[in-house]
Amino acid sequence: MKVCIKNNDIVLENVTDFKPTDTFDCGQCFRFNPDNNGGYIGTAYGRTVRITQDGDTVTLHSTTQSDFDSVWKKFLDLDRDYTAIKKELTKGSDAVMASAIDYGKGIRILKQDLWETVISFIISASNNIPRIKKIIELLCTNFGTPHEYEGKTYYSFPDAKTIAALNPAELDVIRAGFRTKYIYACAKSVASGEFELDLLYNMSTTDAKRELMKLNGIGNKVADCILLFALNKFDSFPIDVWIKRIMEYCYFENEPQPIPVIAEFANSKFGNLGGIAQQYLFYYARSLKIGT
DNA sequence: CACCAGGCAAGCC
DNA sequence: GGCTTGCATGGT
Repeated sequence: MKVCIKNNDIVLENVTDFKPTDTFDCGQCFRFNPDNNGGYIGTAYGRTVRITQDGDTVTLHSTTQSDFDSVWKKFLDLDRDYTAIKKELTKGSDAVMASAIDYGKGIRILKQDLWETVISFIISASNNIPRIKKIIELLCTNFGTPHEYEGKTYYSFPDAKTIAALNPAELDVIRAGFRTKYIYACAKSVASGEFELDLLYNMSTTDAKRELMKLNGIGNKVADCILLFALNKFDSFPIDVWIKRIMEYCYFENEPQPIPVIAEFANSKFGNLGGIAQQYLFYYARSLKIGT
């Protein structure tokens, strides 16, 4: 991959294994959306960027070398060799995985902000993706910090102190239902320093998961999503209704299985690439509407 | 009307 | 320990 600066854009040449649609619409993030010109635009780490693609050239519009180096390069996981990962996942002639990878060949696992990911996946519990996105946008437009980008106003994801300082009833505007109390308690805990999110970066997957699950509203599945999408612990394999269905459909002759059985099967089959395998499968399962 | 959505916590036994 | 139930809201 070659990085060039052209006017206010960062242009990446010879980019492989990346398509904005696959990466931003595969269900891992909630704040990137298609613009009206075939690109995607979204906000992360308090900054907004518009991303377009032409063949193997990817352009990050109206940004800086500094933001690319400090934010977007890591966020987009551009240093990782996904060609090698795909090869590893399909060895042993797994036809299902081959189809899933072919369908979602442009997926990269983003490295998202930890605090934002914690709250986003607390919101995700027993919810659907359009409404998760709606609730998160309400959270940001109501309590985030505005900035201008290409002539429009965008909002950062509000930090823990901002949410903790609210009167609890003020959070009702986001319409998160029973999840609101978890969001508020989590913000209080993080803002006070009682729960130190930064410590998770230096923990093993198991330890980080145990810590995360001390927070109300974070159970097994939500913890796995946070481990995968913010900490990039690729040995975690989140199992939601879609993954459960496609795993049963593809590997268990469509017979219902307990989640621990699926988890152990995935661990033995995909090992420390489970999280990436999971995301290919999730995106593929939703495209097929398996079980619905 | 019922049922579901990238589940979880609390209450049972 | 494992199993069941209530939970807010919005869409079909």
